[in-house]
Amino acid sequence: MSTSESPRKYHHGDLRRALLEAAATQDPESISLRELAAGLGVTPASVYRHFDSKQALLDELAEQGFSKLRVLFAECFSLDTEPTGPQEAVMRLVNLGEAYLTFADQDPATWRLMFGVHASPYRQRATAEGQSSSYSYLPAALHGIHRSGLLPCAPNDGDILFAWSAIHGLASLRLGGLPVARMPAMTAAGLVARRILLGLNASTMPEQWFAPVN
Amino acid sequence: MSTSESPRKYHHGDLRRALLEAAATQDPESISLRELAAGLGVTPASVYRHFDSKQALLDELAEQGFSKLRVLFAECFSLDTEPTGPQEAVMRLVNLGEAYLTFADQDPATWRLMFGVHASPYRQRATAEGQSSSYSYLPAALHGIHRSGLLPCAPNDGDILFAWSAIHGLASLRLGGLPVARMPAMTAAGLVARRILLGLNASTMPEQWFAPVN
DNA sequence: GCTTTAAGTCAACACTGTTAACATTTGCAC
DNA sequence: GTGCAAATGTTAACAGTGTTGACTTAAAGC
Repeated sequence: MSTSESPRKYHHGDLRRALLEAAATQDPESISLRELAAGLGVTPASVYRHFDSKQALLDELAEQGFSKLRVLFAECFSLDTEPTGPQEAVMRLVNLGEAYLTFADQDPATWRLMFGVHASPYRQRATAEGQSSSYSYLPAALHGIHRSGLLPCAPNDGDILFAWSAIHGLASLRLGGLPVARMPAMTAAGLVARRILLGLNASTMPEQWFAPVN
Repeated sequence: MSTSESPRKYHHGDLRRALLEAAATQDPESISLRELAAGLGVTPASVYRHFDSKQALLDELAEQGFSKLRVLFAECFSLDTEPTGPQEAVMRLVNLGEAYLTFADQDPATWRLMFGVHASPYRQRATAEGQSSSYSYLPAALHGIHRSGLLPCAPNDGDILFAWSAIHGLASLRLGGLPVARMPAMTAAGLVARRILLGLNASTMPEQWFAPVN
């Protein structure tokens, strides 16, 4: 059904991708390999022709999550271009936060795989692809805001850690089901972005820079 | 060995507590009930005389975590007393953050039970004991800072959510093993507390209020 | 066409959480 | 003390899990 209606053959054709897709639609941590295989009309052991273990499958799913997040970040702004002005510089940060929150909202299972308990990729994966790339957008946004004249000092490691903590923590609290945290992602992102910048000693910025566009 | 050296009897005596203690020393999510029971020289099925399920045991462990956290918070300051001045009001927030981070550092397994994936208590537990009590320290600290004159406005829900997000996110990132986040808890707490207050439009505050005492 | 290799099956192993039926100990009423 | 009921343990089993080794089938390369 996924690719074609070929009458079940001995070789599935693209089982690896099919496994990843099927796992992504369910809560990947609570699903069993056997269910997964059965759902695809295939034997449990066949999974091990494509993945060393269940954890390896989950790791790859998490890695796909980092890729998707990087794409979402790339849609916010380009790392190569300079912000057109202070407002756009701020908007970059807000959009980044919104993308982060939206991703967590829409795909909480993957988000947990990425940052959750058994998140081996997150812990120390050297994969420049998965991590360091998506990790470079937040510093870039903050430096852009500094260069646009709103921040008195160039953001240091502590500043960036603080900003990331605030956004990451908000996403965590939302996923935990904290009622007060469940406002629209855009509103929440603006709220937290504004306070982050104030926390970095930003000069005065109009309120409406952080409000959702109506 | 834990209580006395009585020659193994049919009734363990205090199996419930023993189970909780034994589970707390290991990583509770990855341990098995059978191992747990075997370690106590007892049968797997006996666990079900004291807990409805494995999840129920973990829930109780998480609940104990909330209790412990509340105690740590209570050691920071009393909810009934007014801060002696702006500096002590700020110190309350810093100490709260440090307690939060230290707890997560020292007992990451319990922290994950409390705020992690399967954290049913965290999601919507009405237990005033476990949650709402420990949840009331952060708002109290912020209101105290406002009343001491440092904050122009009384903190609203968004402000409190922001503050909690920043601290909670920092703890999460540390547990995830993010290298830059692994400074001493006190230092990290001061760093984030200072930026939180600036984010809430606090007036100027001396740097040394947020620095670890040497 | 033959051989090598990739990709699936089958049957089993060692686990897991959980349950029902049974056994033992404790505590309480009389 | 005796007897009964409740609490707390055991035994044996069930259904389900991830994983592995030996075998089988299909595809690919020369």
